[in-house]
Amino acid sequence: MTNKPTIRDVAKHANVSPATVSYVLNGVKKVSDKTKIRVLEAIEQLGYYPDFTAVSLSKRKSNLIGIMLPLTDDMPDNATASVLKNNLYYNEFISGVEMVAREQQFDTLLTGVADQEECRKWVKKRNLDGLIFLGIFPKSIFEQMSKLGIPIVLIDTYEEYTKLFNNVQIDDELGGYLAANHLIKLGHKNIAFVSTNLNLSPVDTKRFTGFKKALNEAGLEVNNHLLFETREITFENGMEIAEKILNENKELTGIVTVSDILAIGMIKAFQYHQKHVPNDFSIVGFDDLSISQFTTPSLTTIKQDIFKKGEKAAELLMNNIGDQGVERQIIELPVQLVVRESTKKIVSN
Amino acid sequence: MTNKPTIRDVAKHANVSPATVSYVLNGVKKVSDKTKIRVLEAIEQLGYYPDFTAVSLSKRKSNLIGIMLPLTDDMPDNATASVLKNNLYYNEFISGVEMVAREQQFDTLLTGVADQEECRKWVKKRNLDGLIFLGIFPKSIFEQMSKLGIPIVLIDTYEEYTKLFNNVQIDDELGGYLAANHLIKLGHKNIAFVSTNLNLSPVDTKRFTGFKKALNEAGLEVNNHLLFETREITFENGMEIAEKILNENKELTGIVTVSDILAIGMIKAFQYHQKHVPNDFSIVGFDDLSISQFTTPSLTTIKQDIFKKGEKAAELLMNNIGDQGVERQIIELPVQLVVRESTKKIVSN
DNA sequence: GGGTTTTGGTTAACCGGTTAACATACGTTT
DNA sequence: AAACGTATGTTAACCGGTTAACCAAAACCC
Repeated sequence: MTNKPTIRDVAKHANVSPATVSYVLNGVKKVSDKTKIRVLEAIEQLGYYPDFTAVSLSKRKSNLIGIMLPLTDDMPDNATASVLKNNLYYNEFISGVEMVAREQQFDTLLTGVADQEECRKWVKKRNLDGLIFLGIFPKSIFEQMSKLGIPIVLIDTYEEYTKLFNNVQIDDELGGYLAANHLIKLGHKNIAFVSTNLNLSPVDTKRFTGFKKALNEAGLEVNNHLLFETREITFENGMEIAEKILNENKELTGIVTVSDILAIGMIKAFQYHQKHVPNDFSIVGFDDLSISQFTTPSLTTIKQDIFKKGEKAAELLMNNIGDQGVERQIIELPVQLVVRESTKKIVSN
Repeated sequence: MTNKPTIRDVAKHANVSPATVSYVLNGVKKVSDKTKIRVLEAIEQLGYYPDFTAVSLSKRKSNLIGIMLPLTDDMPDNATASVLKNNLYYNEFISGVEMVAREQQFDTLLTGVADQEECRKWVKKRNLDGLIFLGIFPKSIFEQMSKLGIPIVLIDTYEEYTKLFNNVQIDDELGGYLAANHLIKLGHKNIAFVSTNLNLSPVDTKRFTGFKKALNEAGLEVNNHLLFETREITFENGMEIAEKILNENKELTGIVTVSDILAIGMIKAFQYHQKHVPNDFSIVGFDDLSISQFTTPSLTTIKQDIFKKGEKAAELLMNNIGDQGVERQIIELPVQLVVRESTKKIVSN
């Protein structure tokens, strides 16, 4: 009796067949109240609970969902971990997913995938019930994925293949607009835009569109020399860009970034070179990570609720796992300008 | 052929029995080279790869490891997520685990567990192959866990039940010592110690021991009024403690904390009340999180390699999962004082 | 050349659930 | 009273692997 009891043990104990126990467990209405009670008692007495592995095998349902993180092709295979490590954004998102998933007896698996083949295999190997794609992926991967036959939720994705999947996103264009507009209102005229590669990131492109729109409305030129792209979102890369700005002696006072991480890195580099934020440069971040109100200066930023994004993504996924025919949905979460200390009114000198 | 091929498909294709394929897959030396090649070709041609669910069921091995996070009893069940969200420490650790696990085809599951029953069930349900306990748990849980029959690695644990399990830890006492000693060398005499509840956290107690040792060696009194405990490690709690220090008008110039998170929160609160770090207070953090060199002032802290801690934990676990008879091991990782901007020499006024 | 290993392979039960198909008893309908 | 649903179970195959037990042929031994 030291071993975990099986469904057959329960059946024997309640004097019914294993099938009946299974029916009780799954709420199939084929069992009389009298026997149902007997079975429930047996379950109680033996301390029985089902083995997910066995359930997975026979039901083809693992109660496992996967979160896919992008690996750019030049990253080593194990880059997942380092991406995770550095990017607080992922962290908050995943927490949100976990939260909702756990409530429904689901567990969450993480992976970074280099190519679609690997991804497909992972899904099949583990019998994953649903998938969340977090970040930017090569388009080709989605074609493959659509054949997998499991619900998929995309986060922050704008390509046309979006039409096939659920989507949780924010109004990135508005975000870019709000950030730029804030600086414009403060009197800034030479405003930089700091992002990842615009060719690769539709999200950043949207934000840039909003950025341009604000500038245009204010009658300002979008200066290509004030456009900075970096490969990855890390503190260090933020520093590099700041140094580049100083080295090249760019004429600018305002900076819009696509991430708090970049903004924090930039501020640090500026400080290092005796430049003051916000006196010399006003910087707007993006995301409003939990750290962002505790830096000095605290960050003016475009707030999005990343945690909720994760929750919504999980909810969408769970609904789709439940019943198939559900309509594909797009959820757009609000963004909001949060003014703190990293931006200030420009003083005409 | 749209469906994933099974081992029987491969068998048919190679004109052998499923058993033979299985033997090839598992490197059992019962197959001639000639047939082995045939089987391998069939696998290749069909694009076969095993179903982990089925393997789990028959082998009782899931290639899944679990990371247990502590839930204090007054937290709601879904507090895992919020713990994860707020504590960058966990984040880095988990990244390290993931890294090593993935290399060996393992996936990682996270959970917070309130009581041992829940934990035991989770392990059994998912057929977990190994477990990592990250943080402080009630002692009783370990007695239960030792009966589970799977390898276990404890992180930062000092109780005597440690004798039963593997352990990855740092020299916490040295850490506390180095932090206090650093402040003493800078001329500080009134030094506070900020931690979680010392009754509950052996780790913090060790650090406090080192702290006291440094003070004693320098002929300084350990003042109980300068001892601050908080329930949770969050930025906000750091702020609260700082405010308490200011409100109660404590006479102190140096502060040793058990976490960068607390230190960052404290610095922010001090700044808010027009106090300057390090001019008014010198603060030493603990951990050296990735953010800690980018705050202002950047943090003087006791560096530990959390990521490596995760890696080591996973390695230990993997070794134990491989062959059973391995000796229990304790790994102690180094700590190191990193001097940055949050501490400075005291000026006699 | 007959007996014994060794080599290389197959068969079939098993892991712990699920579920389609079948069986029986009982109440209803006509 | 025959025919037919309906409610309540059971049987047994199945999910996709693993592995103990068995077996035939070849190799080895005197």
